[in-house]
Amino acid sequence: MHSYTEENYLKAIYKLQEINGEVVATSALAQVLGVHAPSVTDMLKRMAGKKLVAYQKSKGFKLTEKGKQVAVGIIRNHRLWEVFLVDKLGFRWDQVHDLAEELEHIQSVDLVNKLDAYLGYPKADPHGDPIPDANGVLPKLKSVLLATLQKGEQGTFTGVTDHSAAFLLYLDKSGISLGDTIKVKAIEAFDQTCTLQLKAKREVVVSQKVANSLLISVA
Amino acid sequence: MHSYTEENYLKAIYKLQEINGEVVATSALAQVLGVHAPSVTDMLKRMAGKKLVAYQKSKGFKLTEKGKQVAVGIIRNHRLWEVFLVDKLGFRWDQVHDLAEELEHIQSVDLVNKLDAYLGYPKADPHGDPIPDANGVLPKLKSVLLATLQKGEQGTFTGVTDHSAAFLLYLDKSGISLGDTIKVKAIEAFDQTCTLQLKAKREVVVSQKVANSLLISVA
DNA sequence: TATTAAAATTAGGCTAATCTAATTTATGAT
DNA sequence: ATCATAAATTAGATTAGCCTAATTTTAATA
Repeated sequence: MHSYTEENYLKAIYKLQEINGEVVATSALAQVLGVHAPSVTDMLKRMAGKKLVAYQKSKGFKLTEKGKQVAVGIIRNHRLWEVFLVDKLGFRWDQVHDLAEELEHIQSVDLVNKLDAYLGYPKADPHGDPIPDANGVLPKLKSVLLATLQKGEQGTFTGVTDHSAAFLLYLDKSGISLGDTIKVKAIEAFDQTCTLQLKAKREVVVSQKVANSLLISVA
Repeated sequence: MHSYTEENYLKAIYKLQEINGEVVATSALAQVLGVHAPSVTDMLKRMAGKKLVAYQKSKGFKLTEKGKQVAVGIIRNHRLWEVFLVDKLGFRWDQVHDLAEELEHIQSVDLVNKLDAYLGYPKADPHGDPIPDANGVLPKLKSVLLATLQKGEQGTFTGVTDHSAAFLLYLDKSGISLGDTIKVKAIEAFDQTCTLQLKAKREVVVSQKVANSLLISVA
Protein backbone atom coordinates (compact mmCIF):
# COMPACT_ATOMS: atom_id res chain seq x y z
CA MET A 1 0.00 0.00 0.00
CA HIS A 2 2.42 2.69 1.20
CA SER A 3 6.15 2.28 1.11
CA TYR A 4 8.17 1.68 4.23
CA THR A 5 9.69 5.12 3.72
CA GLU A 6 6.37 6.90 3.37
CA GLU A 7 5.18 5.25 6.55
CA ASN A 8 8.22 6.49 8.42
CA TYR A 9 7.61 10.01 7.18
CA LEU A 10 3.98 9.84 8.27
CA LYS A 11 4.86 8.57 11.71
CA ALA A 12 7.56 11.21 12.18
CA ILE A 13 5.25 14.04 11.07
CA TYR A 14 2.56 12.78 13.41
CA LYS A 15 4.92 12.79 16.35
CA LEU A 16 6.25 16.25 15.53
CA GLN A 17 2.72 17.59 15.27
CA GLU A 18 1.95 16.10 18.67
CA ILE A 19 4.89 17.88 20.27
CA ASN A 20 5.22 21.15 18.38
CA GLY A 21 1.67 21.87 17.37
CA GLU A 22 0.03 21.72 13.99
CA VAL A 23 2.59 22.74 11.42
CA VAL A 24 5.91 20.98 10.89
CA ALA A 25 9.09 22.40 9.37
CA THR A 26 11.16 20.71 6.67
CA SER A 27 14.33 20.95 8.72
CA ALA A 28 12.73 19.45 11.83
CA LEU A 29 11.50 16.46 9.86
CA ALA A 30 14.83 16.05 8.10
CA GLN A 31 16.55 15.98 11.47
CA VAL A 32 14.39 13.29 13.08
CA LEU A 33 14.48 11.12 9.96
CA GLY A 34 18.22 11.47 9.53
CA VAL A 35 18.01 12.73 5.94
CA HIS A 36 18.84 16.04 4.31
CA ALA A 37 16.29 18.76 3.75
CA PRO A 38 15.96 18.43 -0.04
CA SER A 39 14.98 14.78 0.39
CA VAL A 40 12.13 15.88 2.61
CA THR A 41 10.91 18.49 0.15
CA ASP A 42 10.98 15.85 -2.57
CA MET A 43 9.12 13.25 -0.58
CA LEU A 44 6.52 15.73 0.64
CA LYS A 45 5.63 16.65 -2.91
CA ARG A 46 5.03 12.98 -3.70
CA MET A 47 3.02 12.50 -0.52
CA ALA A 48 1.00 15.64 -1.13
CA GLY A 49 0.07 14.12 -4.48
CA LYS A 50 -1.31 11.11 -2.63
CA LYS A 51 -3.26 13.38 -0.26
CA LEU A 52 -1.31 12.16 2.75
CA VAL A 53 -0.05 15.61 3.72
CA ALA A 54 -1.22 19.16 3.14
CA TYR A 55 1.76 21.02 1.76
CA GLN A 56 2.27 24.65 0.87
CA LYS A 57 5.58 25.67 -0.55
CA SER A 58 7.90 27.12 2.09
CA LYS A 59 5.05 27.29 4.61
CA GLY A 60 5.40 23.98 6.42
CA PHE A 61 2.97 21.08 6.22
CA LYS A 62 0.69 18.81 8.23
CA LEU A 63 -1.04 15.48 7.88
CA THR A 64 -4.38 15.12 6.19
CA GLU A 65 -7.04 13.03 7.88
CA LYS A 66 -5.98 10.14 5.68
CA GLY A 67 -2.33 10.60 6.61
CA LYS A 68 -3.21 10.77 10.27
CA GLN A 69 -5.09 7.47 10.04
CA VAL A 70 -2.13 5.71 8.50
CA ALA A 71 0.22 7.17 11.11
CA VAL A 72 -1.97 6.11 14.01
CA GLY A 73 -2.22 2.62 12.52
CA ILE A 74 1.55 2.32 12.45
CA ILE A 75 1.84 3.58 16.02
CA ARG A 76 -0.73 0.97 17.04
CA ASN A 77 1.31 -1.75 15.35
CA HIS A 78 4.53 -0.52 16.92
CA ARG A 79 3.24 -0.41 20.46
CA LEU A 80 1.44 -3.75 20.31
CA TRP A 81 4.58 -5.44 18.99
CA GLU A 82 6.55 -3.87 21.84
CA VAL A 83 4.13 -5.41 24.33
CA PHE A 84 4.54 -8.77 22.60
CA LEU A 85 8.32 -8.57 22.70
CA VAL A 86 8.41 -7.73 26.41
CA ASP A 87 5.46 -9.72 27.77
CA LYS A 88 5.74 -12.84 25.64
CA LEU A 89 9.32 -13.09 24.43
CA GLY A 90 11.03 -11.68 27.51
CA PHE A 91 12.89 -8.74 26.00
CA ARG A 92 13.75 -5.85 28.31
CA TRP A 93 12.00 -2.50 27.75
CA ASP A 94 15.22 -0.95 26.49
CA GLN A 95 15.63 -3.57 23.75
CA VAL A 96 12.38 -3.45 21.85
CA HIS A 97 12.24 -0.14 20.02
CA ASP A 98 14.28 -1.02 16.95
CA LEU A 99 12.61 -4.39 16.45
CA ALA A 100 9.16 -2.84 16.73
CA GLU A 101 10.33 -0.24 14.21
CA GLU A 102 10.53 -3.07 11.69
CA LEU A 103 7.51 -5.07 12.79
CA GLU A 104 5.24 -2.01 12.65
CA HIS A 105 5.39 -1.96 8.85
CA ILE A 106 3.62 -5.27 8.42
CA GLN A 107 0.29 -3.93 7.38
CA SER A 108 -2.46 -6.40 8.09
CA VAL A 109 -5.47 -5.33 10.06
CA ASP A 110 -6.26 -8.96 10.75
CA LEU A 111 -2.80 -9.61 12.15
CA VAL A 112 -2.67 -6.62 14.44
CA ASN A 113 -6.17 -7.20 15.76
CA LYS A 114 -5.42 -10.85 16.51
CA LEU A 115 -2.19 -9.76 18.20
CA ASP A 116 -4.15 -7.22 20.26
CA ALA A 117 -6.58 -9.91 21.42
CA TYR A 118 -3.75 -12.33 22.18
CA LEU A 119 -2.08 -9.73 24.38
CA GLY A 120 -5.33 -9.03 26.22
CA TYR A 121 -6.05 -5.60 24.69
CA PRO A 122 -3.29 -3.73 26.51
CA LYS A 123 -3.84 -0.01 27.06
CA ALA A 124 -0.17 0.99 27.01
CA ASP A 125 3.18 -0.25 25.71
CA PRO A 126 6.11 -1.20 27.97
CA HIS A 127 7.15 2.45 28.23
CA GLY A 128 3.69 3.61 29.22
CA ASP A 129 2.79 5.07 25.83
CA PRO A 130 -0.91 4.63 25.09
CA ILE A 131 -1.99 2.18 22.37
CA PRO A 132 -4.60 3.36 19.86
CA ASP A 133 -7.60 1.03 19.65
CA ALA A 134 -8.77 -0.74 16.49
CA ASN A 135 -10.64 2.42 15.44
CA GLY A 136 -7.55 4.56 15.77
CA VAL A 137 -8.71 6.24 18.95
CA LEU A 138 -5.78 7.08 21.15
CA PRO A 139 -6.65 7.39 24.84
CA LYS A 140 -5.36 10.69 26.17
CA LEU A 141 -3.56 9.92 29.40
CA LYS A 142 -3.36 13.03 31.47
CA SER A 143 0.03 13.06 33.08
CA VAL A 144 2.60 15.69 33.95
CA LEU A 145 6.37 15.87 34.09
CA LEU A 146 7.79 14.95 37.45
CA ALA A 147 9.68 18.25 37.28
CA THR A 148 6.42 20.18 37.57
CA LEU A 149 5.52 18.66 40.96
CA GLN A 150 6.06 20.64 44.14
CA LYS A 151 7.75 19.32 47.24
CA GLY A 152 5.40 16.95 49.03
CA GLU A 153 3.30 16.06 45.98
CA GLN A 154 3.08 12.52 44.70
CA GLY A 155 1.74 10.42 41.84
CA THR A 156 2.15 7.25 39.83
CA PHE A 157 5.01 6.84 37.38
CA THR A 158 3.21 6.13 34.09
CA GLY A 159 5.56 7.02 31.26
CA VAL A 160 8.78 8.49 29.93
CA THR A 161 9.53 11.25 27.46
CA ASP A 162 13.06 9.98 26.83
CA HIS A 163 12.90 6.53 25.22
CA SER A 164 16.63 5.97 24.87
CA ALA A 165 18.06 2.66 26.03
CA ALA A 166 20.56 4.58 28.16
CA PHE A 167 17.82 6.31 30.13
CA LEU A 168 15.72 3.15 30.49
CA LEU A 169 18.69 1.22 31.82
CA TYR A 170 19.41 4.05 34.25
CA LEU A 171 15.85 3.75 35.59
CA ASP A 172 16.27 -0.02 36.00
CA LYS A 173 19.51 0.52 37.85
CA SER A 174 17.88 3.10 40.12
CA GLY A 175 14.95 0.80 40.83
CA ILE A 176 12.36 3.15 39.32
CA SER A 177 9.66 1.12 37.57
CA LEU A 178 6.47 1.90 35.67
CA GLY A 179 3.51 1.91 38.06
CA ASP A 180 5.52 2.95 41.12
CA THR A 181 4.17 5.60 43.43
CA ILE A 182 6.67 8.44 43.63
CA LYS A 183 6.67 11.27 46.14
CA VAL A 184 8.82 14.39 45.88
CA LYS A 185 10.62 14.70 49.21
CA ALA A 186 12.81 17.66 48.36
CA ILE A 187 13.89 19.89 45.51
CA GLU A 188 17.32 21.47 45.65
CA ALA A 189 16.91 25.19 44.98
CA PHE A 190 20.36 25.49 43.40
CA ASP A 191 19.95 23.00 40.50
CA GLN A 192 16.47 21.47 40.88
CA THR A 193 17.88 18.07 41.84
CA CYS A 194 14.98 16.03 43.28
CA THR A 195 14.93 13.64 46.18
CA LEU A 196 12.21 11.08 45.52
CA GLN A 197 10.61 8.60 47.84
CA LEU A 198 9.69 5.28 46.28
CA LYS A 199 7.82 2.36 47.80
CA ALA A 200 8.60 1.75 51.49
CA LYS A 201 11.21 4.19 52.65
CA ARG A 202 13.59 3.93 49.71
CA GLU A 203 14.89 7.33 48.58
CA VAL A 204 16.56 8.23 45.30
CA VAL A 205 18.17 11.48 44.20
CA VAL A 206 17.70 12.39 40.53
CA SER A 207 18.84 15.27 38.35
CA GLN A 208 16.52 17.81 36.77
CA LYS A 209 17.12 16.10 33.44
CA VAL A 210 15.65 12.91 34.85
CA ALA A 211 12.74 14.79 36.45
CA ASN A 212 11.99 16.22 33.01
CA SER A 213 11.88 12.74 31.47
CA LEU A 214 9.41 11.09 33.83
CA LEU A 215 5.64 11.29 33.37
CA ILE A 216 3.54 11.21 36.50
CA SER A 217 -0.19 10.64 36.86
CA VAL A 218 -1.52 12.61 39.77
CA ALA A 219 -4.69 11.17 41.33
CA MET B 1 22.40 -6.18 6.12
CA HIS B 2 20.90 -7.58 2.94
CA SER B 3 17.99 -6.00 1.17
CA TYR B 4 14.53 -7.48 1.23
CA THR B 5 14.93 -8.21 -2.49
CA GLU B 6 18.27 -9.94 -2.13
CA GLU B 7 16.83 -12.12 0.58
CA ASN B 8 13.95 -13.15 -1.65
CA TYR B 9 16.39 -14.06 -4.41
CA LEU B 10 18.46 -16.14 -2.00
CA LYS B 11 15.43 -17.97 -0.68
CA ALA B 12 14.12 -18.67 -4.16
CA ILE B 13 17.48 -19.95 -5.39
CA TYR B 14 17.78 -22.18 -2.35
CA LYS B 15 14.38 -23.72 -2.98
CA LEU B 16 15.10 -24.25 -6.66
CA GLN B 17 18.40 -25.93 -5.84
CA GLU B 18 16.56 -28.22 -3.44
CA ILE B 19 14.11 -29.34 -6.10
CA ASN B 20 16.10 -29.29 -9.33
CA GLY B 21 19.59 -30.07 -8.18
CA GLU B 22 22.63 -27.88 -7.93
CA VAL B 23 22.49 -25.38 -10.75
CA VAL B 24 19.64 -22.95 -11.31
CA ALA B 25 18.61 -21.28 -14.58
CA THR B 26 17.90 -17.58 -15.01
CA SER B 27 14.48 -18.23 -16.49
CA ALA B 28 13.42 -20.55 -13.68
CA LEU B 29 14.34 -17.97 -11.07
CA ALA B 30 12.65 -15.18 -13.01
CA GLN B 31 9.50 -17.25 -13.12
CA VAL B 32 9.25 -18.01 -9.41
CA LEU B 33 10.10 -14.42 -8.45
CA GLY B 34 7.65 -12.95 -10.91
CA VAL B 35 10.22 -10.76 -12.64
CA HIS B 36 11.70 -10.75 -16.13
CA ALA B 37 14.92 -12.52 -17.02
CA PRO B 38 17.10 -9.41 -17.46
CA SER B 39 16.28 -8.33 -13.91
CA VAL B 40 17.61 -11.64 -12.68
CA THR B 41 20.84 -11.32 -14.64
CA ASP B 42 21.25 -7.82 -13.22
CA MET B 43 20.64 -8.85 -9.66
CA LEU B 44 22.85 -11.93 -9.90
CA LYS B 45 25.79 -9.82 -10.96
CA ARG B 46 25.35 -7.64 -7.90
CA MET B 47 24.95 -10.67 -5.65
CA ALA B 48 27.96 -12.39 -7.16
CA GLY B 49 29.93 -9.28 -6.21
CA LYS B 50 28.85 -9.83 -2.62
CA LYS B 51 29.85 -13.50 -2.79
CA LEU B 52 26.30 -14.67 -2.20
CA VAL B 53 26.08 -16.66 -5.43
CA ALA B 54 28.59 -18.31 -7.73
CA TYR B 55 27.78 -17.05 -11.20
CA GLN B 56 29.23 -17.92 -14.57
CA LYS B 57 27.88 -16.10 -17.56
CA SER B 58 25.21 -18.13 -19.38
CA LYS B 59 26.05 -21.24 -17.36
CA GLY B 60 23.57 -20.96 -14.48
CA PHE B 61 24.44 -20.27 -10.86
CA LYS B 62 24.23 -21.57 -7.33
CA LEU B 63 24.51 -20.30 -3.79
CA THR B 64 27.83 -19.93 -2.05
CA GLU B 65 28.13 -21.23 1.49
CA LYS B 66 27.47 -17.68 2.71
CA GLY B 67 24.39 -17.38 0.52
CA LYS B 68 23.12 -20.71 1.73
CA GLN B 69 23.44 -19.61 5.35
CA VAL B 70 21.41 -16.48 4.74
CA ALA B 71 18.75 -18.46 2.87
CA VAL B 72 18.40 -21.04 5.62
CA GLY B 73 18.14 -18.27 8.18
CA ILE B 74 15.24 -16.72 6.31
CA ILE B 75 13.52 -20.08 5.98
CA ARG B 76 13.95 -20.56 9.72
CA ASN B 77 12.36 -17.17 10.36
CA HIS B 78 9.52 -17.88 7.96
CA ARG B 79 8.56 -21.22 9.42
CA LEU B 80 8.81 -20.11 13.04
CA TRP B 81 6.56 -17.11 12.35
CA GLU B 82 4.08 -19.47 10.68
CA VAL B 83 3.97 -21.57 13.84
CA PHE B 84 3.41 -18.42 15.87
CA LEU B 85 0.58 -17.23 13.65
CA VAL B 86 -1.24 -20.57 13.81
CA ASP B 87 -0.49 -21.74 17.35
CA LYS B 88 -0.64 -18.44 19.17
CA LEU B 89 -2.76 -16.07 17.12
CA GLY B 90 -5.23 -18.61 15.78
CA PHE B 91 -4.75 -18.17 12.03
CA ARG B 92 -5.62 -21.11 9.79
CA TRP B 93 -2.80 -22.91 7.96
CA ASP B 94 -3.96 -21.51 4.62
CA GLN B 95 -3.69 -17.88 5.84
CA VAL B 96 -0.16 -17.59 7.11
CA HIS B 97 2.14 -17.78 4.12
CA ASP B 98 1.97 -14.17 2.97
CA LEU B 99 2.30 -12.73 6.46
CA ALA B 100 5.30 -14.94 7.20
CA GLU B 101 6.75 -13.77 3.90
CA GLU B 102 6.97 -10.30 5.44
CA LEU B 103 7.91 -11.30 8.97
CA GLU B 104 10.79 -13.48 7.76
CA HIS B 105 12.80 -10.42 6.74
CA ILE B 106 13.17 -9.10 10.25
CA GLN B 107 16.75 -10.10 10.77
CA SER B 108 17.53 -10.45 14.43
CA VAL B 109 19.09 -13.62 15.70
CA ASP B 110 18.02 -12.70 19.20
CA LEU B 111 14.39 -12.27 18.15
CA VAL B 112 14.11 -15.50 16.22
CA ASN B 113 15.81 -17.51 18.95
CA LYS B 114 13.51 -16.08 21.62
CA LEU B 115 10.55 -16.83 19.37
CA ASP B 116 11.80 -20.39 18.90
CA ALA B 117 12.02 -20.88 22.67
CA TYR B 118 8.60 -19.31 23.20
CA LEU B 119 7.05 -21.73 20.73
CA GLY B 120 8.74 -24.69 22.39
CA TYR B 121 11.37 -25.39 19.71
CA PRO B 122 8.95 -26.77 17.11
CA LYS B 123 10.39 -29.21 14.58
CA ALA B 124 8.03 -28.34 11.73
CA ASP B 125 5.78 -25.51 10.58
CA PRO B 126 1.98 -25.81 10.23
CA HIS B 127 2.38 -27.43 6.79
CA GLY B 128 4.85 -30.00 8.03
CA ASP B 129 7.93 -28.32 6.57
CA PRO B 130 10.97 -28.83 8.80
CA ILE B 131 12.39 -25.85 10.71
CA PRO B 132 16.17 -25.33 10.62
CA ASP B 133 17.69 -25.10 14.10
CA ALA B 134 19.68 -22.15 15.41
CA ASN B 135 22.81 -23.51 13.70
CA GLY B 136 21.07 -23.69 10.36
CA VAL B 137 20.81 -27.45 10.40
CA LEU B 138 17.69 -28.58 8.60
CA PRO B 139 16.43 -31.99 9.70
CA LYS B 140 15.89 -34.18 6.64
CA LEU B 141 12.50 -35.75 7.06
CA LYS B 142 12.33 -38.88 4.95
CA SER B 143 8.93 -38.93 3.41
CA VAL B 144 7.48 -39.98 0.07
CA LEU B 145 4.64 -38.83 -2.12
CA LEU B 146 1.40 -40.60 -1.40
CA ALA B 147 1.26 -41.36 -5.13
CA THR B 148 4.25 -43.69 -4.79
CA LEU B 149 2.53 -45.99 -2.30
CA GLN B 150 1.09 -49.32 -3.44
CA LYS B 151 -2.38 -50.57 -2.61
CA GLY B 152 -2.45 -51.68 1.03
CA GLU B 153 0.50 -49.57 2.17
CA GLN B 154 0.07 -46.90 4.83
CA GLY B 155 1.88 -44.08 6.59
CA THR B 156 1.52 -40.81 8.42
CA PHE B 157 0.56 -37.63 6.60
CA THR B 158 3.47 -35.29 7.40
CA GLY B 159 3.56 -32.59 4.75
CA VAL B 160 2.43 -31.09 1.47
CA THR B 161 4.22 -30.18 -1.73
CA ASP B 162 1.44 -27.80 -2.82
CA HIS B 163 1.22 -24.92 -0.35
CA SER B 164 -1.62 -23.04 -2.07
CA ALA B 165 -4.53 -21.88 0.07
CA ALA B 166 -6.90 -23.62 -2.35
CA PHE B 167 -5.28 -26.99 -1.76
CA LEU B 168 -5.05 -26.52 2.01
CA LEU B 169 -8.73 -25.58 2.21
CA TYR B 170 -9.56 -28.65 0.12
CA LEU B 171 -7.74 -30.85 2.63
CA ASP B 172 -9.64 -29.23 5.50
CA LYS B 173 -12.91 -29.82 3.72
CA SER B 174 -11.98 -33.46 3.08
CA GLY B 175 -11.01 -33.96 6.71
CA ILE B 176 -7.39 -34.80 5.92
CA SER B 177 -5.13 -33.37 8.63
CA LEU B 178 -1.41 -33.36 9.34
CA GLY B 179 -0.47 -36.32 11.51
CA ASP B 180 -3.30 -38.56 10.28
CA THR B 181 -2.58 -42.18 9.45
CA ILE B 182 -3.53 -42.82 5.87
CA LYS B 183 -3.90 -46.21 4.17
CA VAL B 184 -4.22 -46.73 0.43
CA LYS B 185 -7.30 -48.91 -0.04
CA ALA B 186 -7.42 -48.87 -3.82
CA ILE B 187 -5.84 -47.26 -6.88
CA GLU B 188 -7.92 -46.94 -10.02
CA ALA B 189 -5.87 -48.32 -12.90
CA PHE B 190 -7.47 -45.98 -15.43
CA ASP B 191 -6.50 -42.61 -13.89
CA GLN B 192 -4.65 -43.40 -10.63
CA THR B 193 -7.47 -42.03 -8.49
CA CYS B 194 -6.84 -43.24 -4.91
CA THR B 195 -9.26 -44.42 -2.31
CA LEU B 196 -7.79 -43.64 1.10
CA GLN B 197 -8.76 -44.88 4.51
CA LEU B 198 -8.41 -42.36 7.29
CA LYS B 199 -8.89 -42.83 11.02
CA ALA B 200 -11.68 -45.28 11.92
CA LYS B 201 -13.43 -46.46 8.80
CA ARG B 202 -13.72 -43.09 7.01
CA GLU B 203 -12.84 -43.35 3.32
CA VAL B 204 -11.98 -40.55 0.91
CA VAL B 205 -11.39 -40.65 -2.83
CA VAL B 206 -8.71 -38.30 -4.15
CA SER B 207 -7.32 -37.53 -7.59
CA GLN B 208 -3.79 -38.32 -8.69
CA LYS B 209 -3.01 -34.61 -8.45
CA VAL B 210 -3.84 -34.72 -4.74
CA ALA B 211 -1.85 -37.95 -4.25
CA ASN B 212 1.11 -36.13 -5.77
CA SER B 213 0.79 -33.28 -3.30
CA LEU B 214 0.75 -35.25 -0.05
CA LEU B 215 3.90 -36.32 1.76
CA ILE B 216 3.73 -39.55 3.73
CA SER B 217 6.14 -40.88 6.33
CA VAL B 218 6.28 -44.63 6.18
CA ALA B 219 7.27 -46.32 9.43
C1' DT C 1 27.63 -30.31 -39.06
C1' DA C 2 24.52 -26.72 -39.96
C1' DT C 3 20.44 -24.69 -38.60
C1' DT C 4 17.06 -23.23 -35.61
C1' DA C 5 14.75 -22.49 -31.32
C1' DA C 6 15.24 -21.35 -26.69
C1' DA C 7 17.69 -19.14 -23.05
C1' DA C 8 20.64 -15.55 -21.45
C1' DT C 9 22.74 -11.24 -21.76
C1' DT C 10 23.51 -6.38 -23.18
C1' DA C 11 21.81 -1.83 -24.10
C1' DG C 12 19.16 1.78 -22.78
C1' DG C 13 15.41 3.64 -19.83
C1' DC C 14 12.24 4.34 -15.73
C1' DT C 15 11.04 5.31 -10.68
C1' DA C 16 11.71 5.99 -5.66
C1' DA C 17 14.59 7.80 -2.54
C1' DT C 18 18.58 9.76 -1.63
C1' DC C 19 22.63 13.21 -2.11
C1' DT C 20 25.43 18.01 -2.94
C1' DA C 21 25.62 22.58 -4.67
C1' DA C 22 23.21 26.55 -6.04
C1' DT C 23 19.36 29.50 -5.58
C1' DT C 24 15.26 31.44 -3.64
C1' DT C 25 12.20 32.64 0.18
C1' DA C 26 11.22 33.91 4.90
C1' DT C 27 12.54 35.89 9.29
C1' DG C 28 14.35 38.89 12.58
C1' DA C 29 17.38 42.65 14.10
C1' DT C 30 18.74 47.19 13.51
C1' DA D 1 12.08 49.10 5.91
C1' DT D 2 16.35 46.97 4.85
C1' DC D 3 19.64 43.73 5.10
C1' DA D 4 21.75 39.52 6.88
C1' DT D 5 21.02 34.95 8.11
C1' DA D 6 18.54 30.82 8.35
C1' DA D 7 15.34 27.78 6.12
C1' DA D 8 13.44 25.85 2.04
C1' DT D 9 13.49 24.77 -2.66
C1' DT D 10 15.36 23.75 -7.33
C1' DA D 11 18.78 21.61 -10.25
C1' DG D 12 21.30 17.87 -11.38
C1' DA D 13 23.34 13.35 -10.13
C1' DT D 14 23.42 8.56 -7.96
C1' DT D 15 21.83 3.74 -6.73
C1' DA D 16 18.83 -0.42 -6.54
C1' DG D 17 15.66 -2.85 -8.84
C1' DC D 18 12.84 -3.20 -12.40
C1' DC D 19 11.35 -2.88 -17.54
C1' DT D 20 11.42 -3.63 -23.16
C1' DA D 21 13.86 -4.44 -27.30
C1' DA D 22 17.91 -6.11 -29.46
C1' DT D 23 21.66 -9.24 -29.50
C1' DT D 24 24.40 -13.14 -28.31
C1' DT D 25 25.06 -17.73 -26.57
C1' DT D 26 23.78 -22.46 -25.88
C1' DA D 27 21.43 -26.65 -26.98
C1' DA D 28 18.77 -29.67 -29.91
C1' DT D 29 17.81 -31.78 -34.06
C1' DA D 30 17.63 -32.46 -39.01
